[in-house]
Amino acid sequence: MLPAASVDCVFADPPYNLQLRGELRRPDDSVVDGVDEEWDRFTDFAAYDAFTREWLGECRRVLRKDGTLWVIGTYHNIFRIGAILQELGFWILNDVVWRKANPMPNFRGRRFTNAHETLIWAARGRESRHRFNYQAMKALNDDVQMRSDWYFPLCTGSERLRNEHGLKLHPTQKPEALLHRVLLACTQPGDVVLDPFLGTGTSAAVAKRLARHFIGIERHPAYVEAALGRVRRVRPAPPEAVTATPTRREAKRVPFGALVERGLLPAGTVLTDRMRRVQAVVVADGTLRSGTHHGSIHQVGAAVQNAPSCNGWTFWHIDRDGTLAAIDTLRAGLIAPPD
Amino acid sequence: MLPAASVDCVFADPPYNLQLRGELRRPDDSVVDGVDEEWDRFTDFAAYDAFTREWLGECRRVLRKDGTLWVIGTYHNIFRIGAILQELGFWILNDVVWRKANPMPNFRGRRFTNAHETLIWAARGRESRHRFNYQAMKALNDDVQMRSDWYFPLCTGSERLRNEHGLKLHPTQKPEALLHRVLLACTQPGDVVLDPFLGTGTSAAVAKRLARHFIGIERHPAYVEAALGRVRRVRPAPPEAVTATPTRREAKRVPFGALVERGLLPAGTVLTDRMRRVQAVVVADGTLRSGTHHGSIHQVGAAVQNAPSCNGWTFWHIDRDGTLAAIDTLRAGLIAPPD
DNA sequence: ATCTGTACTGAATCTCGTT
DNA sequence: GAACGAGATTCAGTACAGA
Repeated sequence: MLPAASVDCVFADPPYNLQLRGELRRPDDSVVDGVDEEWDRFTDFAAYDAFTREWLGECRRVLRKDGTLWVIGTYHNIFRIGAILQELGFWILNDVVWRKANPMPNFRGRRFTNAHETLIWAARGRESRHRFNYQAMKALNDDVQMRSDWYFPLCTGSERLRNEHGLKLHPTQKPEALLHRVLLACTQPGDVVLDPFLGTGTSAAVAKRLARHFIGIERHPAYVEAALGRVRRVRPAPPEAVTATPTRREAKRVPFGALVERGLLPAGTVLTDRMRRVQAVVVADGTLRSGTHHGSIHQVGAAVQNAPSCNGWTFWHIDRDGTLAAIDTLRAGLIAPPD
Repeated sequence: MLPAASVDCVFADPPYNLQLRGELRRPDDSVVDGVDEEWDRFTDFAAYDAFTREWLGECRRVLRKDGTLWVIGTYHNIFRIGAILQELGFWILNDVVWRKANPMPNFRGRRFTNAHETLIWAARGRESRHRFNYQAMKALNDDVQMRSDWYFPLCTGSERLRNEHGLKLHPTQKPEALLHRVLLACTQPGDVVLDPFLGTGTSAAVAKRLARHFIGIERHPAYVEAALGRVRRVRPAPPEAVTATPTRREAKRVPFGALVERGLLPAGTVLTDRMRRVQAVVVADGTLRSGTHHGSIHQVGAAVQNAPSCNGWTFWHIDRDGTLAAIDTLRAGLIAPPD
């Protein structure tokens, strides 16, 4: 039994409770190889709910206070999972849609092509202060905020694990790209990732590559064997490659006074806002003066705007040859003081 | 009280139970005008669930045996709704994702941009034989199966209803394009559509335009008044423009159907050629009718000229204040969905 | 008329470490 | 605990004013 509060992140891909009836054939009369495993058979919703409540409750127990959990599912099971999550005290942060580049078409023409799956991302509780590598996600997305709709192909080709007969080893193997984004978003190197439905080990393989620790639970021996071999073959990326772009809050701080001390903004320099509507003078001790206002760059910025708060680093600008630059940009060249 | 089994389709946009606390400011310090209406306040999940069970149960009672129901929501409420739907005996057909072209960003950088909402489409029961206008949906999507992920802009600009002060009349008015696709997918002219949370009447306006009957329920007098006026201003499209049939169409970045959905070329619009020799009527699924000809803009263009082929985008024109413009020019304003 | 820059807005569960 | 204060944080689209 895992100790309580020992895991930073859970990724779970539980049985979907598909409730399929009979075989499905394509228009050319070939048979679709659907999910028909013993592990996806539940007698009714009550049985599925009880099963869900049990494993989700246990995940919550082993999660650290600020840890987060991901679950992936489809309309067959995701609504039950989401509702139970909320009842157990999890705090939903996002639902994320995995849009499939190449979904299976709807052969009968009776519904829309089922072209996505849903992931729920939740913190252990409402008071959790979860990790979110905002800048890393933004960087992954061409420098605009990462949205809740993701686009990935299915796991096919050489990534798909197959047995000696060339048949797929697991009916619902997830693409590594999906796990890469999940783990990069909410963990850091050295974190412990738990997957309670390991299957063929996609989460473990990606965790190892990203230098995260992992714990996998799987009861099917053939899947365990495949996952172990797969993880063994993974080479971790070098340390400098697995750390997400730090959030600004994590970056070492450069005090405004340092810019004054080092002569980048000599005392007496005049700063202005982006619209050149107000001005302030840099004082030798790293404060600003603007009219009767006097204080930190943030305080004076807030005061001149009559606003409750202000980030002085982005509000105040310096005029260089007629063009304005936020003083924030001056920090880039400075080395932060040790701790 | 509505009689049992009297409604063909329900569209419901219930309160989301957002649970907001405190005000949220943008980086420029402006305040976000969030949803803080009385109707979105519930004491807890139990209260919300009881409310949900009641209205959903009533919807099931008034639905015909083969009728279907749509509900829209976000992660705040959609999991509870989906679970209760299943418990009441509804049979989920699809979950559909509305990807927003222009969602509000996440201002604090603590989560992914909440860029979508979820719709659940369900039949009254597992044994229902629901209506799905497969060919119409395919035609609307450039002759490939319509997927479960839809891309639409928010309801803004002139479509958004405003009061005398220019303020939005309703905090969550849905775009008509969304309802156009919903109603075209699962109803036929003359069907009865029920909206138990009518708001400012988007569903009713679209239903009237598509020659469907509608019943709206709304308790807020100001919303009722706005909805009544709005519906009164709607002109129904002509009969031949609201039924759907199959077409074949060459792939284009922006499907012709998108122009119809977004209201740039409403169903019933009359197109003509450059010399005003022939006319054609726009059908709601993005096809054209001209005399006995019916098909894609290209097919009908070719047929009326007795030519082997035709580029409908440049052949067909719209009369705007006496001057003709090729429909191709209307595409410029539309941004194709990414991927 | 056409272009450009500015302002405004949208179903949002939106900070965190130190005192 | 609460209070304080530094400082982190936005994208797409529409509307409108001014050139």
